[in-house]
Amino acid sequence: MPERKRDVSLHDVARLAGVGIGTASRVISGRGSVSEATRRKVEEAVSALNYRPNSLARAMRSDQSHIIAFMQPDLLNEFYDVSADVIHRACVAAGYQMVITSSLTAEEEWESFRWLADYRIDGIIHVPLSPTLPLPVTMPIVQLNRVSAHRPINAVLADERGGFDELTTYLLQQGHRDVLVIIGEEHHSSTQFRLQGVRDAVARYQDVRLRVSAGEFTREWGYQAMNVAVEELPHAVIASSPRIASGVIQALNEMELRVPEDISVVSFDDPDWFSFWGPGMTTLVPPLHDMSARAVDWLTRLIDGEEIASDIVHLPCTLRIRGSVGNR
Amino acid sequence: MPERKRDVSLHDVARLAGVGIGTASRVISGRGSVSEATRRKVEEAVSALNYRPNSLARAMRSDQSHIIAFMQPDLLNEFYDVSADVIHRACVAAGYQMVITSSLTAEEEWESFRWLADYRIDGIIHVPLSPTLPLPVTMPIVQLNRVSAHRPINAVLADERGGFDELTTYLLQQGHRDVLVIIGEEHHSSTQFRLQGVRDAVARYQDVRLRVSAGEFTREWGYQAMNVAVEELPHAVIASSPRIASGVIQALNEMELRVPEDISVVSFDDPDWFSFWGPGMTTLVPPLHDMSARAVDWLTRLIDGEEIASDIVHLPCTLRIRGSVGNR
DNA sequence: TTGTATGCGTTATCAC
DNA sequence: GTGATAACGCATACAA
Repeated sequence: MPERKRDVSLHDVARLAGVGIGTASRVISGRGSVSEATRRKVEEAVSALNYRPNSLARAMRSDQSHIIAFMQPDLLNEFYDVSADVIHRACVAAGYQMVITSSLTAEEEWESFRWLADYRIDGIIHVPLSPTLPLPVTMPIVQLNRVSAHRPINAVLADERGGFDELTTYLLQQGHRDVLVIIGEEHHSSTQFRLQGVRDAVARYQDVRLRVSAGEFTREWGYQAMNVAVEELPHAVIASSPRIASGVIQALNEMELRVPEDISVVSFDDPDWFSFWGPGMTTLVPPLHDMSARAVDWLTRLIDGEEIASDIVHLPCTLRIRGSVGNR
Repeated sequence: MPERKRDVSLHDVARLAGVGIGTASRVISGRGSVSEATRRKVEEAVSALNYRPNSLARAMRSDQSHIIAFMQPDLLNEFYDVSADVIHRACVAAGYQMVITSSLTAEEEWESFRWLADYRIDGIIHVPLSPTLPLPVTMPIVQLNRVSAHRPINAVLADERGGFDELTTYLLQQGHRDVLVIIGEEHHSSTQFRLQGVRDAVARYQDVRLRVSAGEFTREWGYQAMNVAVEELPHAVIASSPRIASGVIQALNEMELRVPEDISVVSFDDPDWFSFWGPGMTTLVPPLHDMSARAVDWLTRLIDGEEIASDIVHLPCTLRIRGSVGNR
């Protein structure tokens, strides 16, 4: 075992400055009062020794890590990139460091909670993977984009139900009466909301044929679902995620079906390529910026000890109309 | 100030189990030997009290955090998503937790190093933002995808020079003699490599016109550069990143120029949409998986104290041919 | 094998 | 204002 190289500690600083360790601590942490003369002496010692406080010791003593974790299920999903970016900026602005963690499975998700707690992380912004996972009560948590079954809970969501209602209504207004909606895992809270929104809209019209294909939020599933639906070509298809949309497009390409002449397509979220793919993708855009900013604000208040009632907040989506929907 | 709620500590476990604190520690950390009987007693106490070791105290004592940080410059850039994912999986497999951090500016990058060091993170996989930033010597670092000027250094890079040579050669073989290459920030090490590769290829042919537009790795820049180049339409354009490519495509769309009939386009990296955009994007694909896996392997060895000579490793890219290049 | 005591680097409490 | 001193929770050397 390699001998531990002792750090430069407060002890060393105090000794070089010729003061007590308590005084040195007061200068560095900024709490308590010290005379201007000693303050300068200590500060000189600090820079002479290149001293840096040990955050582990600090966090242990003060029970504050000044770290917020963004816990997300899938690093490969660009959907969360903008959330991560916004959260990061907001955290920095609020004086926190931000780290991202990921969990591929429910077990890993649980494991993540454990180790974040073990490191006394100040709080977590959490995109739940498993809807039924019990949540640790020892630290502040705000859920983002999806909400688990656990109650009480704090969560910031997009109003997907309202949004999908609007999106579907738009389709119906353009005269489409045979619509296929392709969704992902049914146990996700958001899947339920989206489907409900579609149904809300359909219920207001007569003679609408609605087909629902539930599977995964993957390109493969979009491709597959589109392929089986093609026998009776729907007027319009609602791809409930960009990945699903890409599968749909791939299928349509192969069958040489044209958008929007032969079939209309709409989606959810707004990756770059939606704007320059073919006719442009008409899509429902969740307010990722607002959601993320709000989550951080909420979480930092919680950390500061504010008494806030648990709540689930829904923020409105925006319908972005481009060229992928035709008229009938 | 809220009174601190004391954690369940080793002390409590030892007391309940009726053993010394040292013994309890030995059971939990797994080091040293204990009799089967006491081991069970301690383990019972652990689960009875729901005890969890405090990682801060542990890390402080043992100088090991079991955490690896992936430090990247831009959370919005999907390029790093797959690296993050691979690194994450590799870290978990190697018994580490992985966190992602980001720094928007050189100052923040420096700041990140500081606080990661202050928390005694075990090691860092680092995508440098500022090429000239001095690196901390107190912890193991392996750079990924880009390399800073600091020496000695450990870095895993794509062989972008060789790759762009191959990519350009392909273009030339198809008969293109007027090529425009659009690149990003010139001070990035990778920009230099890519440009060099293009020049290597061009040097082997006669009568090639080569235009270079250096700007940013953004969609806007791709759009802009394409717009100015259009006055003398090049045979082929090399967009050195997907974002630049998307700008190029946007410009081409607006001018109603067709790929590959009117102009050929190639790029670097391989986001999903490259495969289903128009004719499909012919592109040079860096070995992100191998690079990331290699970086983790390297870093964990470093952490384990293996004496490895500093080195810069270049891994070969793959040319993925689709439909965006025509014949002349 | 087991228990005690010491130290890791802080912050907080308390006399002075 | 200042300087000892006691925690924080754990690991380890050492004595038993």
